[in-house]
Amino acid sequence: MTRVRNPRGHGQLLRDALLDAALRLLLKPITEEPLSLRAVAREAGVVPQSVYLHFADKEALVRAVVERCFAELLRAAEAAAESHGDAADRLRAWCLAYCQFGLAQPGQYALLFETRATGQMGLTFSESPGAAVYARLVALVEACIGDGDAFDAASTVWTAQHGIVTLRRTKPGFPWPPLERQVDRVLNGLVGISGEF
Amino acid sequence: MTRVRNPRGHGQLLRDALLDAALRLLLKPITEEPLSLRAVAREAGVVPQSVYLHFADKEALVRAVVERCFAELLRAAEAAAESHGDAADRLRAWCLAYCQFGLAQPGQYALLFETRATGQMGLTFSESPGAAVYARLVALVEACIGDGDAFDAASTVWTAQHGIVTLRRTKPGFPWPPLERQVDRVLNGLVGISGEF
DNA sequence: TGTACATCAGTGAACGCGCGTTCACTGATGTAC
DNA sequence: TGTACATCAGTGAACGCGCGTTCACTGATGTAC
Repeated sequence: MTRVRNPRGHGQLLRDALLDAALRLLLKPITEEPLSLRAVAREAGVVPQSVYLHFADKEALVRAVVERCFAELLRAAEAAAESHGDAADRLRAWCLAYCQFGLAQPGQYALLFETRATGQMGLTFSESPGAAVYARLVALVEACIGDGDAFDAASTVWTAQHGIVTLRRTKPGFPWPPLERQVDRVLNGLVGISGEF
Repeated sequence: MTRVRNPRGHGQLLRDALLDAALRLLLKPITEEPLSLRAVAREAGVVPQSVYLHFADKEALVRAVVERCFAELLRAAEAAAESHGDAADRLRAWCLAYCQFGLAQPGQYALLFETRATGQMGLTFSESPGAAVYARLVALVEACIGDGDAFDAASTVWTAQHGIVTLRRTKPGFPWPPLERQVDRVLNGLVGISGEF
């Protein structure tokens, strides 16, 4: 390990370097267990023990990575939605961006939604780090169909999108229709939005 | 390892015992990598090397388990569909059974649809062991909406169900609506079937 | 201005664990003579 | 009917690997005197 150490008082730099390394790992083809402490340290150019300088254990490291990933996903989806005025267009853009994030960042998406790393950490749903993402989806659906049914309708939009993303990845040999078409079909069927063409 | 050996000429019994052991393991709470060769051997009450008496390597073992699981899933869904005469009722029963299988057998379902164990074994879709399951879904959808759009419509029904199953498992803290309600909403929106109530 | 010292970032060495896989071996049993 | 032998089911011992984690240590640098 020949590595220039961070200057005194800048120990936090390694913390960030570790998180950056984790995100870099999540870009690569997915392994079963998406993150290992040793792999993160290796990617960061540091010895495994050094992780403990900043995280109590592996779980704490993963939790921190999860928060970063949720923030990235939310930012990407919001950015896409912002560029539209109409409620239906905003919802459509948000959903498309959600799916595209999942397909472009399979490692991050898998960590957020396909492991027990989140959602089973002794938290209720409302205090989980992903609750903000879902709240945003509910608001966008509500703007289209009114508030009566929005929460439930949004939950089925979410599951439908999640299925679209994850099956495309685990079954790459299947003759999938174009992503836009499938998302439009979902929004048309579940929210009554007619897709653009 | 104090185990009564199988009688001469009955070596195949161990092969089945190994597969049974694998299925038993898949009943348990899910670990990341759903099946390890050593865990299967342990569950079968046998030393790890004994697996090689019947399978070339771990991949061959997993492939055999996958085939069994697909057969079980298909049988469960077919049994549910058979008890109805109307095309819409049959589709609804089949889909509900699919989801219920996924929720009741999370280990098996994860092996089939959430790992690269299937679908990425150098096979095209049509020769993959799960193609028969999908073909059945297409036929049921076709009976409801005609043949023009059935393949694509079925693919979105499939992804929607997959999302329903997998998110319920990874996000148990979310306030999910009842399974029937969500499945009905999907079939109503995507196939035009009005759920029973 | 010089020096002793506390603080801090990071490493070396080691632990026990489960993993997939290889090779040599054991010991019971059906079969050929 | 008895016995030698080939076949077969299964194990013992060991390999190198990656994992998470612990404990003692190094060595540079800012700070107090």
